[in-house]
Amino acid sequence: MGRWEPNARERLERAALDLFVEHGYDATTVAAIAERAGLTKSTFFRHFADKREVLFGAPDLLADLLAGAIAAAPPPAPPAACLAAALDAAAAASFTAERRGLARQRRAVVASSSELRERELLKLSRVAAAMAAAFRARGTGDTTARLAAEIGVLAFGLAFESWTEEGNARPFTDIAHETLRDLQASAAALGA
Amino acid sequence: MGRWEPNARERLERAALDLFVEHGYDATTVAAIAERAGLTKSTFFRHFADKREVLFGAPDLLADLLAGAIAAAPPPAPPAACLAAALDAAAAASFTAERRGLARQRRAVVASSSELRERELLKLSRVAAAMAAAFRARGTGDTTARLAAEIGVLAFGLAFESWTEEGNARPFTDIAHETLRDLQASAAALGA
Amino acid sequence: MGRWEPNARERLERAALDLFVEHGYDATTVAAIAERAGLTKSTFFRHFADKREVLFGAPDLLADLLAGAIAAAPPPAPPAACLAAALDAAAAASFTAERRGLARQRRAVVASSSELRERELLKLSRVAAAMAAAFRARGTGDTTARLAAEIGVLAFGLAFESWTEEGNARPFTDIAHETLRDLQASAAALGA
Amino acid sequence: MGRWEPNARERLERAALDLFVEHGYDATTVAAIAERAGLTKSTFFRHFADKREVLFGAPDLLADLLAGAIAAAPPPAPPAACLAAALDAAAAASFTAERRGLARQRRAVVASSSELRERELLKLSRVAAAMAAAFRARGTGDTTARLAAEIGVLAFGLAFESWTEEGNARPFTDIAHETLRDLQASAAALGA
DNA sequence: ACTCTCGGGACTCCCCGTTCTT
DNA sequence: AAGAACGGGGAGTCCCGAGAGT
Repeated sequence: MGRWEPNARERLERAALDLFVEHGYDATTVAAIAERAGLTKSTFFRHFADKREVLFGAPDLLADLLAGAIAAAPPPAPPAACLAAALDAAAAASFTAERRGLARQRRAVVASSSELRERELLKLSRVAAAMAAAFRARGTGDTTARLAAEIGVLAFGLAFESWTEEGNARPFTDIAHETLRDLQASAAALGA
Repeated sequence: MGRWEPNARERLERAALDLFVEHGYDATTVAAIAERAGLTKSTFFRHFADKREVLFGAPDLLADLLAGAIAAAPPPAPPAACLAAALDAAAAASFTAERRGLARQRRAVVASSSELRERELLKLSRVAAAMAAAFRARGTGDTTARLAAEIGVLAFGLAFESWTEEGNARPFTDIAHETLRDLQASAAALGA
Repeated sequence: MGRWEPNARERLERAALDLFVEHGYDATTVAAIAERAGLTKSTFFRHFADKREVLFGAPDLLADLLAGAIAAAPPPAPPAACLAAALDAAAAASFTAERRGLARQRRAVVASSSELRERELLKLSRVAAAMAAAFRARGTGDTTARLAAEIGVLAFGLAFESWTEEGNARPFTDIAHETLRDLQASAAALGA
Repeated sequence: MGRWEPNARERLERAALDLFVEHGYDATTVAAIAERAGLTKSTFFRHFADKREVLFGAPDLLADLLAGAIAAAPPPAPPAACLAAALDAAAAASFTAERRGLARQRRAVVASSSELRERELLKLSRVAAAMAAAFRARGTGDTTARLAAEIGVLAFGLAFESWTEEGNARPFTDIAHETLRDLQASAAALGA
């Protein structure tokens, strides 16, 4: 293809994460990210709609993955079983042991800035919407679909939190299943 | 006090909402809002941390209200009952019939811009955190506390949605209670 | 000719005018024009030096037309007669009844943006320069040549204005001749 | 008033003209102008709407000056006499001998770029509009008013051209009056 | 002829400061 | 508490150009 190094997008993602970890999110300018990647500001914005987006490539894939697993679950499976299957699918694709280090870095950066927290919540709300739609497509009632999606996102969030905890070595699947069981038990007992 | 009109904050909020409705959020500059309110840009930023914040005075109050009601519920009340009390408190304070018009406008504006959706989600996540903390203070287990808080926010969101639906005249309390009952039933049946 | 639709240039011109009328000149991006024409931004810039140029194909032809008519006028004709002949030539070639609608749209767009006004004035100044050169080639003195050219452009501008006026149905030639006569009379009486 | 050097605007104008002369208009970036003036790009754009505008402070004043002189001419004065008075006013205010050097530089820069020519023509068209309005306010008929304004601008342009010609030492007033007389003579003889 | 990707500058706007004043 | 006037600086959008490929 041409006179440029390939993989501009990945280079930008790496450069950004590195700089955010080194100097903090706010203190890092887009120009600096681009420069470290050997590119220019314009190119950055051709690949990412805004500065935050460089950290959020994954959630879009995640939504497809989770929704796909829900759709693929055998018809009689109750919502909880669908969620378990969805979390397994996510674990297999994205939360492998090698990625734990990067995920930890990313999590720390996101936690450091409320601007980034906002974007994360938006992405998660889209994940929830995708899951709810997948549930509705199975014939689940609207309220149950939205609740199940919300619980799925919560389970995912809690599991991700402890998976990226310093010192934790358990695989994502284990943590996620346990979290989901706990949530289901709590859900059943809300009225008591 | 002196030579200025009082209520700068409220005037700015009104001016902003009006302009957002008229020309859209993106097309409205802070300078234009300040001008319509008879103030300057500097003054705008003395009252609101950023352009979006002018639409989000309410959620901060809401968090206190909901958390307070959960704390005030009689000790043996189960989470679901606490949530019902919290939603009643919110209804009485903020979701009266006169405010429905404004709420509708505000909702439409927020829905029109993902920048604003983000901020809304951040506010709601703080509401959820405050509610979870209130539950934990009552001795509720951590997982249950977070789940209950999440369900409370979901109930609130769904109820707000239908309360601001064009043509709906039911009071907020009624809608909220019904929504909450539905969610509780769904929650109990997730595994089946 | 290959795998592309022909007439890229005309398609771009139409798409541009349509979009400018619909959303305004500023709010229309080159990418949007190209997309509507089924082409890409690069292609747009191969056909037009800049975004404004897409509206200004005509004036270049106009300059040749007017200058040609001046050159072709019989030797003893005074400047005013040359101008009349020039305006007739223009009328026959470009200001026919079917084009009035497009001309009206185009005029409205140009009037809406000072960026476009600028470009129009530049084009007209080139028309004036071409006319002045044609006059000088006939032996007209420099000052008279420039003045006559300027008056020709003014006559053209005033006539175009009223030709594109809503509701006006007179043919361009009539309007132009009358305008020219008025200007000549005014010119003769400036000192009185 | 604060911690900054005063006269930001003038410093920017000088820096811009210097750099345009040294390196050319296109090769000079706004950042470079600002830097030479000891300011930033943002500040440049607070003072001038765009990069070109830094060269065009004068024409706005010129319009007021010329229109004012036309308005102030004694009622029975014919258009030609008004124009003469207007050119005298302009000469006294803006075209003094000390300014000839700067004017020459500015003219060379403007002539070097068609982007700048465009802006100049726009400014002149506003000058013409202001003069035409002043004529109409005296009761001059519309066609005569517009023609007289156009001739005024033409006289001004031709006079400015020769005033800034290398080696010319005649004062602006002399040149302008002579130019105006020539134009008037040509105008009277257009039909012959 | 048309596409893709990147470079790079112009320009807008947000947000944050300062100083002095009322 | 508010205003006026000035400035800094980064994010983000768009225009436009260049090189290489189809």
